[in-house]
Amino acid sequence: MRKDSIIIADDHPLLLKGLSDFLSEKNYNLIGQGNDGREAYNLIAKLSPDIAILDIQMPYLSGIEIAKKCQSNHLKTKIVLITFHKERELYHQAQELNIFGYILKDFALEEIENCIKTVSDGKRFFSPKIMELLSLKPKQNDELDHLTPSEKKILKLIANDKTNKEIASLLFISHRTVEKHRSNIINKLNLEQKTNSLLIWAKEHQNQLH
Amino acid sequence: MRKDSIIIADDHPLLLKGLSDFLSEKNYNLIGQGNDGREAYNLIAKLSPDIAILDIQMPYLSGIEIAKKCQSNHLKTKIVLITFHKERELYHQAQELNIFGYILKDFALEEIENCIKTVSDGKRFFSPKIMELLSLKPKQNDELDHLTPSEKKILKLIANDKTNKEIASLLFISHRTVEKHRSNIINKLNLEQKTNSLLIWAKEHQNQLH
DNA sequence: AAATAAATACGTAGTAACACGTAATTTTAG
DNA sequence: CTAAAATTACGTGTTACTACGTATTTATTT
Repeated sequence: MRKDSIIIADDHPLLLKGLSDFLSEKNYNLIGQGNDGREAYNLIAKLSPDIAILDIQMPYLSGIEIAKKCQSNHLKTKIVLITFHKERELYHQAQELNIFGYILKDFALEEIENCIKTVSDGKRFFSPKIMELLSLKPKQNDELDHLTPSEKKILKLIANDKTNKEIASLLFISHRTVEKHRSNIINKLNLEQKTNSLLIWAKEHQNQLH
Repeated sequence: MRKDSIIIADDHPLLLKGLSDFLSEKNYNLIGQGNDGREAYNLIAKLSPDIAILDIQMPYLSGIEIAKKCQSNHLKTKIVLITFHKERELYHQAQELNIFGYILKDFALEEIENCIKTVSDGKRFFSPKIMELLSLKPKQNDELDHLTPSEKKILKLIANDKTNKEIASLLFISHRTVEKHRSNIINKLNLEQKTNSLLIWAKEHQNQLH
């Protein structure tokens, strides 16, 4: 049984060692490892492995940026990302990029084997655990989905400390229009009528405003 | 040379494996490992190792909670925490608890050896990297120290989404007084004159308002 | 006891945000 | 092509926050 060639990269030495040792012990065909995004991409370009297991956050290049670069350069390496938080965005990006799965920090080692096996077969791997978490959260984002593109854009700018007038000149519209948008957003989000409730909401949900 | 006995615990299998393999290879006296806080504490109680290297965030018991429990039960095991973010709080807690050092996720493996060696000698280990980060930030907190107790209290309430009038009735003072305090705070913090700059500042520095 | 700092409070005035309504224009979708 | 949705814009009025000055009453400190 010929095993797929694999490279790995992570900027956390301990994690890299854990993964490296694990793959070696299990006799995977580990052909390279890197400590940051740049090294990882170079390894992929040079060795064109079947699978690259990459940390999502690395210096110079993130795992996602590497995935994008691979795609635009028509590299067929299948990307598996390691992440410490369950990020729903990944699931969506996975469809567009060559991201075939992701490994959560608290995965059992067997699950990692499952992941590699599935990806090796050319299928995408998203564990039940992740799917569960992905289907739990959308309740909050429902509200966000009701917003129109303009409203979302304005919400983002509010979260970035912009005043109405600043937003207005950034978007080349009247500041009165921005006010109207704010008003509509407040209605759609069902915010309590209180001063600055929108700013507060925007600040607290900034991370969900991708 | 007799090496100190060590136990380790982490709920991230990969990291646990990395650390475990590393210590074994380097011939440290690794006598046990656990997958969560409860297991970790039981190991400490049963084996009373010289050193326990613990993840800071684990199910059931956090690394810090374990340190506290050890202290109240007069267990002399020296605690080293593994953390993914540089947390300044740790440095202060280390003084009170039996926390002898901490390992950052992006530590090189040599630095981990340094840490264990230092702790083994009964000294506390805080790497230059950490001290640097700890000494860089207080500049911001300097400003906070200029604030009077009342001003800090009000700042906290602002960060908790309270309006002037709400703050006023909470503190049994006039809302005009609150306004004056706000004004003074803005001056002391040198905030740019922009709508809601104080609220924005309070939101962004909420964590520093202990 | 005197000086200093902090907390309290108000006057006046300007700006930003919010509420609610109306309405024209443009885009999108069926 | 037509209906619906989204974007644009304004009128009018209210409330909250901000700026700056003044001033009295409490602590705190020397």
